[in-house]
Amino acid sequence: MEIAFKAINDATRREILQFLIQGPQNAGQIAKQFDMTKPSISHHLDLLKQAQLIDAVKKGQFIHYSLNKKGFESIHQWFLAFAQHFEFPKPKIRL
Amino acid sequence: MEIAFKAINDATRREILQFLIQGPQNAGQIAKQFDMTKPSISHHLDLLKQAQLIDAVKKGQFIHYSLNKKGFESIHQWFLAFAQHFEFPKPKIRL
DNA sequence: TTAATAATTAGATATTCGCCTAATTATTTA
DNA sequence: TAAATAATTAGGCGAATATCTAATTATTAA
Repeated sequence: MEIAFKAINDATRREILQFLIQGPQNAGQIAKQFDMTKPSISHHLDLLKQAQLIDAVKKGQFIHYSLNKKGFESIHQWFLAFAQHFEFPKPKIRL
Repeated sequence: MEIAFKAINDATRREILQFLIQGPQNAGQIAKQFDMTKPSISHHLDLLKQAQLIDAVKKGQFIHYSLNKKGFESIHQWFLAFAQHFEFPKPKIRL
């Protein structure tokens, strides 16, 4: 969990996560989105992977990155205690 | 929002937030919980306040700190995009 | 099998972060 | 008013972070 908080404490990494909402992308496609070198992006991807916020699957010479539910769940878990404390409003009817 | 992510990326600050679930506490009471000097705790409280995760109200020579919904909401907001992507399961009936 | 492509790993550097001690400000009590 | 208490602000230092260039690994194509 520790590392998930660290992972999302960086604007570039948060933007990578946002970008991956569109669907899986390889490292090159991700790097193209940013004004930053590929090694730097590679480092960010590694950290996001450690935090289980993304998955990596090698397909030939490409590596496809996609969002991983696990990391998000671990952070969500932390929030629950506070959500309860504040009793965040919930809709009365499920949409 | 930027600063809220920074604020929760530190074990001590997260523990301070947890501690405040019990209710408002002054700086001295908070500092007593940790094996750390008061100035260090004061610094952490300042950052949490900047992130609107806590509120500070001065009462005489004491300052009472309490949780502030705003900071949590701003982080929660960020999560919604991903929650939608994963379609986190919701109960069909409101409890 | 050589060259090109995709991506990572390694190493260096400037900046940010978290902690400490010392000093300061503000409030209360003797 | 002087002393004590609560808390912050200031300044310094070592560790961690983000970025870059250069080098390496792995895969595909000529």
